[in-house]
Amino acid sequence: MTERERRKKPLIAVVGPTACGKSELAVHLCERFDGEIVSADSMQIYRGMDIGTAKPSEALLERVKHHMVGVVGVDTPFSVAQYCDMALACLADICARGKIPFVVGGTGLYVDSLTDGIRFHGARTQPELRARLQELLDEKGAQALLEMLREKDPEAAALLHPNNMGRIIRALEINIGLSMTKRRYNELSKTAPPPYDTLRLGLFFREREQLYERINRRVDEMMDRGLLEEARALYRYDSMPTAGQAIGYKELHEYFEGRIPLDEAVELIKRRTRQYAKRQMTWFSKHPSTTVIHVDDYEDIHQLSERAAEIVNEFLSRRDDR
RNA sequence: GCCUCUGUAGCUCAGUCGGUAGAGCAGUGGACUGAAAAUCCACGUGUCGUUGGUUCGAUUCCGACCGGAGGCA
Repeated sequence: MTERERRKKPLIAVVGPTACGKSELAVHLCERFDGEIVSADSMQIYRGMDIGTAKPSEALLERVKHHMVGVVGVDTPFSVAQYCDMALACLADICARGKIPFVVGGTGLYVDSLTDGIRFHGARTQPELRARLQELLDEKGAQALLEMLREKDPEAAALLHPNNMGRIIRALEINIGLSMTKRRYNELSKTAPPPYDTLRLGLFFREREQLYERINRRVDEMMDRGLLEEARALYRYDSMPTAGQAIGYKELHEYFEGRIPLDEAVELIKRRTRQYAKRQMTWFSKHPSTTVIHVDDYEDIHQLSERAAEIVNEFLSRRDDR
């Protein structure tokens, strides 16, 4: 434990798949420990996508101060790097006011980048370059792009699957825009030590069916609360670079276009959300230092937050001791 | 009542000129460093509706029966 580490501020991260109850738990904990919430959710970032992204209710937002929720317009492209810049500023601000920051969200890449101190070293997205590569892809096919990468950065090319065009394009962006290999780029991004002393709480389910039932129920509730209207309001945007990927909206847009019936769209939303939850669990379960809490071990949110509070308490007092 | 089509993986369907079968979707597992609610990878045994017959051998051919769709009366 170096002096620098000792002086690190504490940070509590609450992660888990959609609909596992992160938001509510986090509010309970914040009230108990005088904290504020920094959302780590790639879609709750956007304004105008409230019901479909399951943003915290007005009631919850009033109880505890939330950051990084509804701060970007849906027609604006957004990325992890921008997220980290903004979120880091929020964290500093919260700590400066003597409060404890709680990073809460389901976007694993955002949470990890923030807590593990990943630095996105240059090579920001270049729309023109990306468009040019996309054009090349359409014209000459995937093989051509892969060949190109193989020449410039054989190691990266070997690591990427030929079908994963998104990653191939990104590797080329780094290579062309920054003149360095992917490996070098990755190394550079990991040079900074994690900026905070982080406790990670991972919410999981012993019975997956329970989570899936929650998801199905929640989608029905979203429809009851007016998701259709919310999606229709967004339908008029002809370009939603990143926000357009959100589950719940793209499926309803298919319905607006007359491609699928409404009930099918709703089923699709449920299914895609379940699949998404599975990917989240894969991501979150791989992080080494996660304290796992099984949601279905507890009767209700109060018991759950009691247990979580114990863990947080222990974490904080252990820091005070040293 | 008669005729035609149809019954194959959880779903939609291929297929086997007779040697026990395979796609998509779903599901499960995994990857992930400036699009991440995205993107990508791996994994396919199921009384081939039931029951007789022909055959060395039937899911495949023939018959009957049962279920489904359509047509004619």
